[in-house]
Amino acid sequence: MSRLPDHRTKIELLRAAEAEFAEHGLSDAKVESITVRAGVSKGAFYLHFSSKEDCFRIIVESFLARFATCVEPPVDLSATLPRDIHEFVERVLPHDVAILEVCWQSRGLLRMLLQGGGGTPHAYLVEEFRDRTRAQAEDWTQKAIEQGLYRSDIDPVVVSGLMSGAYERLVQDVIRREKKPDIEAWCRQLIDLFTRGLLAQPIHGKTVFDPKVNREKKR
Amino acid sequence: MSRLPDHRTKIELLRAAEAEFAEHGLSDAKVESITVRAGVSKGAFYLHFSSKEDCFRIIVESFLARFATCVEPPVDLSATLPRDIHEFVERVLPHDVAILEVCWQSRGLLRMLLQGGGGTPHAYLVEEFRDRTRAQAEDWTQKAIEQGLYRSDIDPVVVSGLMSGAYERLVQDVIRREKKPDIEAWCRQLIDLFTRGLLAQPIHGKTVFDPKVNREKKR
Amino acid sequence: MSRLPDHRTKIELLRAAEAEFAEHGLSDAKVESITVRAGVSKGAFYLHFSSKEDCFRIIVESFLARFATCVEPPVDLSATLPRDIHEFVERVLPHDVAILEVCWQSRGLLRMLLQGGGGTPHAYLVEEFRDRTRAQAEDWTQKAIEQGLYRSDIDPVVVSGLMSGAYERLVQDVIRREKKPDIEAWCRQLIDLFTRGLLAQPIHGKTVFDPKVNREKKR
Amino acid sequence: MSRLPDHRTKIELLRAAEAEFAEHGLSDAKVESITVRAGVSKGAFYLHFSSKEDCFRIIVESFLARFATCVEPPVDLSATLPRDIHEFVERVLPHDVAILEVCWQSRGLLRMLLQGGGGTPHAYLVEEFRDRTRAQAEDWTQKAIEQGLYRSDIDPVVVSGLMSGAYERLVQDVIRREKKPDIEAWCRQLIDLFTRGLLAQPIHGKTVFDPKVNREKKR
DNA sequence: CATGAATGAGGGTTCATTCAT
DNA sequence: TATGAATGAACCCTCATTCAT
Repeated sequence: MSRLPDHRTKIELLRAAEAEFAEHGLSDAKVESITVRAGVSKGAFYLHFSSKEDCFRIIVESFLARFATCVEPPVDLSATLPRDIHEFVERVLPHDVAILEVCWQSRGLLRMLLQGGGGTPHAYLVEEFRDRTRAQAEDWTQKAIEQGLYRSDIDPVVVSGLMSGAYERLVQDVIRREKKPDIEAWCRQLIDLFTRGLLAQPIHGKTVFDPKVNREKKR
Repeated sequence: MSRLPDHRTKIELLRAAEAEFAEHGLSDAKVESITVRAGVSKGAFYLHFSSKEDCFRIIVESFLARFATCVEPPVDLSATLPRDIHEFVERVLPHDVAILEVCWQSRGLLRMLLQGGGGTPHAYLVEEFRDRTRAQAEDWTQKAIEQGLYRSDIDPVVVSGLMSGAYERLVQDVIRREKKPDIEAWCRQLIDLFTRGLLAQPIHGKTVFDPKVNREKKR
Repeated sequence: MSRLPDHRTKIELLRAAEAEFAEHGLSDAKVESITVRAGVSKGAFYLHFSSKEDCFRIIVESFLARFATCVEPPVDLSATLPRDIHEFVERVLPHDVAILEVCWQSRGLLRMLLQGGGGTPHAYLVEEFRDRTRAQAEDWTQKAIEQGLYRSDIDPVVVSGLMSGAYERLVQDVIRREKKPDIEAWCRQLIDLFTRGLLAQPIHGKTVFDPKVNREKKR
Repeated sequence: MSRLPDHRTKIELLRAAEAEFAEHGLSDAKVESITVRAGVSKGAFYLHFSSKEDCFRIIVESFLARFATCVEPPVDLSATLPRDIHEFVERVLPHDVAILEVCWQSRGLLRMLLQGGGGTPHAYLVEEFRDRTRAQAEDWTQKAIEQGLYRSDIDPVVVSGLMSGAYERLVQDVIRREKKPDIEAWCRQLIDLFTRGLLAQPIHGKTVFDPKVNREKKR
C-alpha cells in the first residue's frame, strides 16, 4: 500500500469514522474498522485523535457547528411585519430549507444521532442539537408574539418545544429517504400547519403549498 | 420440594436491569451491575434471561406493549362531530393524558430510548414506538379530514409525522422533569396549537388552556 | 413428573451418565444433561455421586471390573498342550469371544474410552484397560514359549504389546458397527494371523477360518 | 515500518500450545496457560489463532500432514518379489522406522492423541490418523496377496486393521518411554511376527531380529 | 509521521456445586 | 430423599491503546 499524502490521512480517518459511527454508534464502532475503511494503520488513528471518544466528539461537534451556523440568523422580524401569510412563509422558508439541506448532507451521521435506543454518554451532544433548535424557535415565537403576529395566549416555551419536535421529525423523515425529497414542499406544509392550524374553518390567506405533494411512500 | 421460586428475584432483576439500561444503554450496561443492583449473583441473571440483549429486548418490548395498549383506541370520531373546539379538546384530552401517564411511569427507560446518540442494534424498537404513534395520528387525521373537521388540503402523511414528532418532544419534556408536571395543561396546549394554529387572527372557539402554565425550569 | 421409586434414581442416573459420557467425554458432559436424561433433578445427582468426576470414575471402573472378570481366567496351558492348531484355536476362541461380547454390550462407553484426541485426567483408567489385556497376553505368551508352543526367539513383552494392540483395534472395529458382526469369525482370523503369520509358505495345520468373512463394508 | 513481525511469537505459541494440549487435552487446556508458557500476552494468542479450537486443529493437522508424508510411499512390491524374508524385512524396515521417528519427535502430542478416555469433538482427527495407516496396510496386504507373497486365505480388510492396531500400539509403547528405544529392533520384531507368526514350527528364512531387545521396563 | 504486533483489563457466559424448602 | 433456584469461580474472547521499529 502506498502511503497517502499526509494531510489526507486525517481526512480519510474523519470520513471513515463518520461512516462507522453512523452505522454502529459510539460503543459498537471499532477503531480497527475505521482505520481499515480509511486505508491506514491502526496506529495512525492515535496520531490524530486521542481516543475513540475524542474522535466521536470531534465529528459530532463539527457537524453541530455547521448546523448552528445555519440555524442562527433567522428572519429578522423586528424590521417589518410580513403583510400576509404568503409573505410570512416566503421569509421563513429559505432558512428552513437551508437547515434541511445541511441535515441531508450529513444524513448518515444524523440518522444515528437522532435514532433512539441509545444510552451513550454523549447524548448531551444531541441535547445541544435539540436545545439549539428549540431556543431558536422560542426566540422566534417570543418576537412573533410581541409583534402581534402570533397569539398572545400561547406559552413560548411549550410551543417552541412542540415546534422543534415537529421539525426534528421532519428532519428524520427527510434523512431516512433514499432520494432527496422536495424539501421545500415539506417545509411549506410544516409552516402552514403551525401558523394556520388544522381546522377547516376559513382563515385569511390562501393555501401556501401543493397539498398533493409527498404522497410517495417512504422507503 | 425445592427452594420455592423466589418471584422477587426476577422482579428485582427486571427493575435493576431497567435502571441500568436507562442509565447506560445496552452496550454500556454491565450484567454484573444489574445483578449487584438486584442483590443477586451474576449467575442468577442467566436463569431468567438468555443474554444481556435478551433482557434488554424483553424490557423494551414489555414497555412498548403497555404503551400500545394505551395508544390504541382513541376517540371515535365517526360517532358525532364535536360541536366546537372545547368539546373537541375534551374528547381527545383523556386519551393523550393517559399515554403521558404511562410514559411518566417508565420515564427512566423512555429517557434512554428517546435519547439520541444511539446506534444500537435495537433502534428498531424505538422505530416501532414512533411508527405506532404516527400511524395513530395518521388514522386520526384521515378521519378528521373525511368528517370535514380538518382542512382537506393537508397531507395526512406529512401532518401525522409532524404531530407525532411534536408529541414525542412533549413526552421528552415531560419525562425529563424531576416532578410530574401538569400533564393535562401541556396536552391542552398541544392540541390547541395544532387545531387553531399560531396566528393571532380571531378563530372560532375560545382559548382552552392557561397560557401561564409551565414556566418552571426544567431539571 | 412423578417421583421415581427411590432405588431407580441411581440406576437411571448411571444409565444417563454412561450415555452422556459416551457421547461427550468427561469434560464436555454436563451434569444437567445427565439429570435431564435420567428424569431427575440436578440435586439428586449429588445425593448419589460426590462429583461429576466421581460419577465418571465409578462408571468406568465398574465397566473395567466387568471386563477384568472376563479377561482373567484364560485357557490353562499348563494342563495339556493343544495337539494342533485347530485344538489351539478352539481353546482360545471362547475366551476371546466372551470378552468381545462384553465390549459389545458397553460399546457406547468403550467407543468413547478408546477414541483418541483425549487428554482427560482419567486416561489412566484406559491405561489400566490396556495393561490388563497386555499383561494377560504376556502371561499367555510366556507360558506358550515355555511349553514350546511359541517360538523362543520372540520377546514376550514386545509381542504381547502387539497382540493386545491388534485386539484393541479388533474391539474398536467391532463396537463401531451398527449391527453386531460375526465376532467369532473375526477372532478366528486374528488368532490365525498371529499363530501362523502371513506368509504363503505352507505351514502345519489347515486354515481355521472362512476367508470370505467380513467383506461387508463398515458403516 | 511497524514492529517487525516477531516470528518467534507464533512459534513459541505453537510450541506452548502443543505442550499444553499434550498435557491437558483440548477442553482442559487454558489459553492463558499457553500464553504464559509462550511468554506472551493473552491477546497475542488471538492474533495468530481465531480460537482455542482453531489452534488445536492447526497443531493436530500439521502433525498429521507430516505424518502422512512419511506414511505414503511404501515399498513398491510390483518391482520384484523379495527373495527371502531377509530381503523382505530390509525393504519394509526403513519405511516403518521413518514413521516411528516422526512419531517420536511429536511424542508429546501423540501421547495425548492416542490416549483414550476422550470424547472430544476432534476425535475425527485421530480417526484420520488410524484410517491412513490402515489404508496403507490394506494396500500393502492386497498387493502382497496378489504377488503370492501373503496367503490368499486372509481378508485384507480384517488383517490390515489388526496390523495397524499392532503398529499403533507399537507407536504408543515407543512414545511413552523416556529415552528413545531401539526403534529398528522393535520394528523387526513386529514385521517378523506378522510374516512368520508365532508358532515354533520351522519356517523358511532365519530370525531377523535380536530377541533380547527391549527387556527394559517401561516408564 | 506511519505501522501493526503486542498488551491486558474487562466483560459475557457457563456450569459444577450448594442449600433452603 | 428430592428439588431446582441460586451461587460464584473460571474462562474465552474482545478491543482500545501502546510502542518498538
